[in-house]
Amino acid sequence: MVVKGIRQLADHLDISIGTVSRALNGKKDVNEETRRRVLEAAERLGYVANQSGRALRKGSTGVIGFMMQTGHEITGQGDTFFMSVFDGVQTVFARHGLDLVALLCSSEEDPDAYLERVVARGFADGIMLSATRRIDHRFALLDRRKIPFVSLGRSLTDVGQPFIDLDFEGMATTVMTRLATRGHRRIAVLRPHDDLNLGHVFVERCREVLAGHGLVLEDDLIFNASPNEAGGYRIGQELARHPNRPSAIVVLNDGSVTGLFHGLEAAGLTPGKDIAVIGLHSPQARYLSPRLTCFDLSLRDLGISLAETLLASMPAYAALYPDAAHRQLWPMTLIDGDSG
Amino acid sequence: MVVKGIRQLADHLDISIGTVSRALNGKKDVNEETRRRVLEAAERLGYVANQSGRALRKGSTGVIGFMMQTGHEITGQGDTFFMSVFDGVQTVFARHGLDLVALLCSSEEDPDAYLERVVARGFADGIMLSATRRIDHRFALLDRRKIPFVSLGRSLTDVGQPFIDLDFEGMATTVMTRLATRGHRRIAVLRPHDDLNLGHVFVERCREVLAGHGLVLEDDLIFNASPNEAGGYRIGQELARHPNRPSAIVVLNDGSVTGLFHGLEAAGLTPGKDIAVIGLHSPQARYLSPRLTCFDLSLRDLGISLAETLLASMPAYAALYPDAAHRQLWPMTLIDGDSG
DNA sequence: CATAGTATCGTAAACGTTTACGGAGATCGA
DNA sequence: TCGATCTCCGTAAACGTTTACGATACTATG
Repeated sequence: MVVKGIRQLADHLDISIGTVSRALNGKKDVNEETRRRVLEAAERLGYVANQSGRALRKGSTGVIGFMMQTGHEITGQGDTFFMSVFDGVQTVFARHGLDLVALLCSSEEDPDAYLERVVARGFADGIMLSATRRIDHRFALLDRRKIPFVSLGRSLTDVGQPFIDLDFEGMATTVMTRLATRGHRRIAVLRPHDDLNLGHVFVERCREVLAGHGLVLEDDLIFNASPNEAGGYRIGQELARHPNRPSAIVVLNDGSVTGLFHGLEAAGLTPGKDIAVIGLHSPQARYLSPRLTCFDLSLRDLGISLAETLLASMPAYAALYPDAAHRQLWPMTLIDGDSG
Repeated sequence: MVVKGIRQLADHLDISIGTVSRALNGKKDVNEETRRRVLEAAERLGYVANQSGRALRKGSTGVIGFMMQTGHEITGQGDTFFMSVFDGVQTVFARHGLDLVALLCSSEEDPDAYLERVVARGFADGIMLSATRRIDHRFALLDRRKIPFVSLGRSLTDVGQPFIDLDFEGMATTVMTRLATRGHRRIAVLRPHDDLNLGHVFVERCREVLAGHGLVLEDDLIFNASPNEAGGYRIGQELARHPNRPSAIVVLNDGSVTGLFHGLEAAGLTPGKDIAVIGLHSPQARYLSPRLTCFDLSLRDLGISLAETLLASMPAYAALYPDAAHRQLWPMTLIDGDSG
């Protein structure tokens, strides 16, 4: 038998619904013996408080939404990227009974409209944004609705909300210094779609660092490609027949580096020998041959920080995370490989 | 300015909340002029009906949950797998105003308990299950709760619910016949974790088909591995030093085939030459060298079918999908490559 | 014994919707 | 002109919780 509402459960126990509710929610004004009875009966009869009723009354849902877009041509990052982040996020949320769900925006729907719709409905108590664009209306939208949110990535259309972003500045400094001091003079960058913010931050810093070595980042060596296998492959081919081929390339997207390897190889070039390749860490990275020189991201820890940062901006939890970083650049450490 | 509830919106327009609600929901008992006014005001003031209130009253949420587990060691499939399926699912759901969300079960929580918790709460009107296990209590659980659901994959603990599963029987027939007639006599299979159902179905049929050719599928040539890069790599190494190495291997998981290639290569074996490799299609498949011989899955179409199948089992939508397949094996077509 | 305090519980309001019901005008047909 | 029908709208109940408030019984204290 399975019980429908708190009313049925209360009738079954011959006590009032108020007491049942208090017993289930761990409130103090309830005899320990009756609490035991209530909990036992709830367990036995499979009662779980209805989400809508509870949310309506409490004004909060206990759900945090992580927005992502379906249609892999757009997102492209390996599932391991997000899955690792989620894993970290959830270890924090579990402590507070919060549930993480992925809000899947169809590739056929406008992301801004989607977010407005789902957020205005009061679906989630907080939002996590990713794939932040250079000009991204979602920030203002969430700000207007006064929904706590954190973004995984920066944007020019910032509204002062908390964020965590990979430290592309630090990465640019490290990688460009390394390549320049190793004698590379023509260095390429492969970055995802131009609307995304991350590529711009990176390239800008690269220019500064290279300038310090008397080098420039040439415009025709900045490649954009879909952040997936196909995109990487295409650039590999393109590099092979490039009029003045670079001696190194830095790849910002983990999803396209294997494609790049294969594209290069198909064109007769050997990564790490004919052209140095440096990328971001992914599960594939250390199984490529040659082993990819890449930046470790510690994604699970990033997820933990992301969750703490969000909670710190939610009134109900802020006190528990007094020293969570508000806006943070996530450091990446270089792992030596054989590719550059 | 942003408006909070239907009450505020109604006051603002000097009409009753009943009329406002009817206007917004497209009911007939409302003057076209006032409907226009209501819609305009709602748009301008950013009003969207509260999810909890609406769900509480209507008894349905308009949300369909797709359950998946975080922690990539377990799932492993490329995000492209699910993202493609989602894309198809959403094109169907969009027609009915249904939203698809991914229910993310932490690797630290028991999947059964998680599902019970979130489903009993009435969070979603319907559920999609994936990564179905041989013995999977989620089926009985959803059945007990009378929640419409469909599974992407079969299970021994079936409860007669609709499902779509890849046609591993058909695949086994095709691939084993092909390999046997090409002279392979020692054929290996790489399948994911033993708890999952799919590997068993496949292997069983393989045995039957091979028997027809006077061959056997030897036990020490059935490999289990995590469905990811690392798992594939490990098996590649293992194959290389196997006492009686097979001349072909069929890989059931798209996430581990690149790892397998690299593992083989690192051990000095060339896929497609020293050992034939046949797998499932993935974005990487056609960029590998040699190009992978693989089975196309048409995942977006699968998603469409999956959605239609679920809707056909929901009373509110069943009439719209009179001839949706109830339990379906999804055909896969072989794409010739250079790997086997 | 009287009173204050405490432990435990029931009652009812409130959260924001949707919708069944009925009522007020307007229109129409005879 | 008068009922009948139709159009449009307001009222109020209901969905399942949580929680403020008050009531009751019991304990402690003098």
